[in-house]
Order: sequence, then C-alpha cells, then structure tokens
Amino acid sequence: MAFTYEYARAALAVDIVVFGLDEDLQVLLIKRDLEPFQGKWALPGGFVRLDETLEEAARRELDEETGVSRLFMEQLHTFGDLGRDPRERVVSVAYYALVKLSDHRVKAATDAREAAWFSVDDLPRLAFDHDKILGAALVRLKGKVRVQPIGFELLPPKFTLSALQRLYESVLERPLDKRNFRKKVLAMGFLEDLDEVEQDVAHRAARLYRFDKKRYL
Amino acid sequence: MAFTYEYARAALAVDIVVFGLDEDLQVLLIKRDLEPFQGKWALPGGFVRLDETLEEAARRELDEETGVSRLFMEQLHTFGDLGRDPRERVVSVAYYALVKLSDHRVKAATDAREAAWFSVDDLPRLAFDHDKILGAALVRLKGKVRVQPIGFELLPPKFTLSALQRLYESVLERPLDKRNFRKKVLAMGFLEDLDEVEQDVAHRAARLYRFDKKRYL
DNA sequence: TTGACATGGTGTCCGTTTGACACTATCCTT
DNA sequence: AAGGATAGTGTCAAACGGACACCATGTCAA
Repeated sequence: MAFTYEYARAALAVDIVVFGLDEDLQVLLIKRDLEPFQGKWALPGGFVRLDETLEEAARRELDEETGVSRLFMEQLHTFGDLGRDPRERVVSVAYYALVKLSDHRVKAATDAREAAWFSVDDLPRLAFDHDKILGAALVRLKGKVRVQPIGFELLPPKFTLSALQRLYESVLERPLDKRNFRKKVLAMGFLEDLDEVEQDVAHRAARLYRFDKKRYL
Repeated sequence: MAFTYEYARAALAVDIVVFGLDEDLQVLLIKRDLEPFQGKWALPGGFVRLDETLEEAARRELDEETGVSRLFMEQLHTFGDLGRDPRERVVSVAYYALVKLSDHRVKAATDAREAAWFSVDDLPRLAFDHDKILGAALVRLKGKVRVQPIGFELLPPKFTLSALQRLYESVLERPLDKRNFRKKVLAMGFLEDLDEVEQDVAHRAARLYRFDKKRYL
C-alpha cells in the first residue's frame, strides 16, 4: 500500500532519552542494526504512526526496542534540521524519561535488540544528531531537578537520604553538603519517614524514606 | 506533482505565538480565510517545506501572514494529538516570539491578510487547539521572565524603568513594588543609564535606560 | 502665578533562605 | 576490642526578598 500527497512530507519520528540511576546517572542506548549508522549506538526511537499521539509513539518504540515501559516521560524538544538523517528529511520529537534502574536493568539487557545502559560520563559517539539531543536532555534534567521533585522517579520506592543525595549530585554534577541537603529535603515535607532501616549493609544502617505524592500536591 | 510514500505521513506545521507589549500584553492573531474554522481567529502558522528548518518555516509563515520579521523566537512545544486538525493528522511545532510592538503595529494591520493584536486578557476563542498552545506559551513566558532578561525584546531600545515594570507586571499578572523592582533590576547590572529623559510627557520626565547585552553576558 | 495632578525617584527593616562548616553515633568486620 | 564505614545532627553569617511612605519634578488649567 502506498500513500500519495500533493506536497512532499517529512517523516516524523520520536527519540527518547531514558535516564536511570545506578552508581551514577545512566542513559539507555540501542545498537543500530540497519543503515545508516549501522553498528553505532543511538537513542531508542522510531517513526510515528498516524493513529497514535507523539507520546504514545515514544512509549511504544521504547517498549519494543528495550522492554522498558511505565515510566515518567516528558517532551523535550523537536529537532528538525536539514540533513540530520542522511536518507531523507526526518523531524524528530525528542522525549526524556526517568526510570528506576532496579526495575529495568535486566530486561533491557536480555531483549532481542541490543540495548545497554551507559554512564553519562562515558558515552560513545551516537548516531544522527543524538549527541545533541542527549545534551539537551541533560540540560533540561538539571534545570528541572531544582524546581520539581522528579528525582524520585529514578529511585526505588524506599530509599535512604544518602541515595537521594547521590542522585542529586549525579544530576547536578557537583557535591552537595549533607546537612544542608537533609535540612532542605525534609523541610519540603513530602518525604515520609518509614521508621525502617536498610538491611544487610556493612555499616550503620540508614533510615528509609518514601516519596509522599499526596503531601507534595 | 505528487509525492508517494510507503507509509502514511502526518502533515507537519508550525504555529507561532507572537507577544507584543502595548498597554498590556498582546498576542498577534490572524483571521482564517479558509475552512476549517473559516472566519475564526488563529495563531499565524502553516506547513513546513522540506528545504527549510522548523524555525525558518516559522519565520517565513509569520512574515507572509503578518509582515512581522526579525524577532526573538524560541521553540515551545510540539502538539500532535489526534484530531487537533479535523482534516487530517497534522503535527504542529509551536514557537513563541517577542516583538517590540512599536516596530510592528502598523505593518500587521495593513497587510492583505487580516491580522490583529489582541490583549491576552480579552481573547476570542481560537481555531484548532490554539487556545491550548497560547496557554502553554503564557506559562512559558512567565517562567522564562523570572530567570532570563528576555523582556527587553518587547520594549523599544530606550525605555523607562516604569515601562519595564509595567511589562513585568503584565507578564506575571501581578503588581510589583516599585522600589523593590528598581533595586533588583539595577542590581542586575545590565541596564545602561543613558542620562536622557523622555520627552513630551505631561508630568515629570523619567530617565531612559538601554539593555546592555555585553554586560549581561 | 499658583495650585492640582500625574508620575518619578528614593531607603530601611525584618524574616527567610542559602551555604559553610565538624563532630558523635551506630553497626559490622576482623 | 578496635577499626572502618556510613548515618545523623546544629549554628552562624551573608544574601535575598518583600513590606512599606514620602518628597521631587514637570505640565496644565484656573
């Protein structure tokens, strides 16, 4: 089946920058199995179908290519420069997403398509203009984390204040003062103290907290 | 001439929210001369050609439809919901722009296409999902103006501190304290005192200032 | 000419926020 | 029992933000 239009049309794609947290901040990439850029690492993504919204397309492609689903996702920017795809004009709506790595690490690695997590400090050259997209996503994440508590999307349901601080330090790329950090996040009032401590650690166990969405709103 | 593709493609458009400042904050709209929504007011915009970037398309459409050119413009968000255009699937990349109304008021009014400035406090119902786009642009403008001195794009080259304050009050939709405002903007250090005063006013003349881009950077 | 009117221009105080800074507590391991 | 690792805790000073009122200057009209 073919589709014919009076004027030439660009192809419309979505690309997704998926952030996860391990020791440091990670990004999910897939290895391209087709030309162009065959064998290169790229952001997961693909073409938008006519019967799905842009965000639906992003979620579908991400699930198909990496098995990752059910995550926080937001539109980032639309990239439409000429020549960003060597085949033809492709305009790509980029999204960024945050996932709890604990939920998703294995799935991504065992999927048919080769997908892997990379530290943002040690990235390969990416296909297309995906370096640029990833850079924009990092800038956005840094800006966002200052004003909205989106960081919790990256952590398991129960976490320690130290883990939360490491997350913020990874995203902001600078050390934070422990006392000031704790003072501040506790003053925000949307952390619920679970009255539990972590298990099986080789040192004093830290208290566990949970993000209380109701209190945040 | 016709163009044929293996898969169905959405049409790609741009829409532009142009802000100007008069007594209060204004938006530039055009009256649609074709179906759908014939006779309704809408944001200027149109389809993207394959040989131009998204921003080029936005500037071209704006110039064609309203005569407005050479302005500050930034990408806002991409709107791609199903059914937002009753004819077919259209994905629109929205931009917002700021202009000095003094430069542009007449041109827009005398252009062949019916274009007009509307106060943001007194807007008609717009065609398509343009209400939603305009709402998003207002939210963005409010957020942006707090952290970046973009407001100067809306004023003539020489302006008084009162004019600057009225601009901020229009954008933020709340009154600001005169002394605190002056303290703050002068402390920022990118206003150049021109040692001139306004002319032909029926009261004490105010000093004129200029935005000093070098000092800002 | 003078008084009314409209807008310009100026400083202080207080409460909050931010950032710098160091030591003791607890639990596990050897 | 000692050492190692991380948890947890408070104070002070500077910067910032918001509330608040009066005199100055120029035009216009009586």
